[in-house]
Amino acid sequence: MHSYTEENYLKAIYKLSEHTDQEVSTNEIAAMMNTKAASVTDMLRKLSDKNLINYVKYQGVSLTAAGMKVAVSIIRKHRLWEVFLVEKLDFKWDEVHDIAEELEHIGSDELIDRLDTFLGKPRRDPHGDPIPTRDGVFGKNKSLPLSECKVGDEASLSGVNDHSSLFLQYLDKLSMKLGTPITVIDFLEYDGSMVVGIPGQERLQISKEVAKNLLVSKR
Amino acid sequence: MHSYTEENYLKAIYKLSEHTDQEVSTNEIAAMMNTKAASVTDMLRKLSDKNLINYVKYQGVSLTAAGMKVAVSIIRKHRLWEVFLVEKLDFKWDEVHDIAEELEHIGSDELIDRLDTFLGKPRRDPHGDPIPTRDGVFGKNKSLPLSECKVGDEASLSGVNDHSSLFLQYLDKLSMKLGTPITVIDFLEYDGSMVVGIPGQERLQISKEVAKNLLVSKR
DNA sequence: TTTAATTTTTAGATTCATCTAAAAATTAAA
DNA sequence: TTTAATTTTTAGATGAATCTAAAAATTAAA
Ligand SMILES: [Mn+2]
Ligand SMILES: [Mn+2]
Ligand SMILES: [Mn+2]
Ligand SMILES: [Mn+2]
Repeated sequence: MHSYTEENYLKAIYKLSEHTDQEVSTNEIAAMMNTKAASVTDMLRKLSDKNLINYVKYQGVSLTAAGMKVAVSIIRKHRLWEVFLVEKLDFKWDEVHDIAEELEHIGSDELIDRLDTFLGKPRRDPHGDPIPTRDGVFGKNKSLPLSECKVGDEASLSGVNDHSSLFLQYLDKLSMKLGTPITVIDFLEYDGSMVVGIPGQERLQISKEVAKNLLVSKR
Repeated sequence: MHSYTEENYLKAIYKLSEHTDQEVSTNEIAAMMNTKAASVTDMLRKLSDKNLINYVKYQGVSLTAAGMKVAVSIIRKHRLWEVFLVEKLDFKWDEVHDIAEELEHIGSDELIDRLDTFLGKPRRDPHGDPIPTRDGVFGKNKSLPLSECKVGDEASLSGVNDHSSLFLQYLDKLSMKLGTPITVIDFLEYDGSMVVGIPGQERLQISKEVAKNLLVSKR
């Protein structure tokens, strides 16, 4: 089996390569894992020996099929546990990530299958991220950052790019949650900020920074 | 915090001293943890330095108040997770121990409090073992081994001493589960075996070995 | 296209949990 | 109460996972 640590490295490499076709660099991994480049290099050799990553010295890494399978299974577990924590134990969406970081390493496949069934085979986690099936298939996600919407667009909140407590609590304060309808009322060329309307609220001023972290699906 | 390994040692020491007032020996711990006496000695020094155990070289160990608190909290978590697995995920009582061995090390207190509430604050786990409260208080357990019952006694199954899959599946085969009424019909002086009656079943022959592992409450 | 800055890897230590083999202490037997 | 058996501890190693500091390779700048 793979150690807790190996699993975390594979997950980090997955996340770093999720939206690019580029190889992942040692420093990127070190930054994401809060560790030193030298430690990363050590682990890369180990993961390479186990055929979980494609690694050429100085050229960065990518996941092999086997490594991808492990990473996706960790993400599946993480997100299913997050659903459990929110839906069954009434945690708030900003409280579950750290606990899921631990739970995602619990081993039994049978456990995850039963948890999946118990939760009604959810397809999204509390942050709108897709939950892969047992075979590693992700549902298609046709969402885009709010920052890419035009004036007049009607959309609804479908996910977030920033999973930090700080950001999620800020959204709570604005009464924005998954599914909230959003209308783009104005766009300020100067600083890239937006004015948006959401039901039962004054119109909101949203900074470019925030708009990039809000994922929406157009209606 | 305490490592996974430290927690397992504390739990082992707890279980070994649960029913005696004696100090626990190095060899006993080594046997329970499937490790070597030398490794145990190393860990005992470490736990002693952290004031989790009272340790005098060659004289055995006992838990300090702090060590007791940790051990009981691990046991609380283990048993609550077992209830979750059986009650919510429909695992059988012989399938949950190993998974709970992993889950018991998940850190968050908030998680356990909420799990406890979600499960309806159960006072017994699927094997009839008491679940301590958050403050470490165990419910009184007035059960005794079936082997100590006399002919004519009426009791009901309230727990087991052997938690192995093999034993629990054997009980399934006999249709014996927690709460099953048991009447002692006969006792064979020769080998200590018993003949008992349970509802809707032929009378059963129970070896002394088995009778010692069945805990009952008299009615 | 040299030189400089950055990134990545190696070298060498450290901490944790484990092991085997040997020494020391305790307990049981003669 | 000596001697023998058993238990426990120490000594010394090993394999993860981590670190710092220094060397090597790559990339960017002059
Ligand atoms: Mn998360
Ligand atoms: Mn999530
Ligand atoms: Mn158990
Ligand atoms: Mn149990």
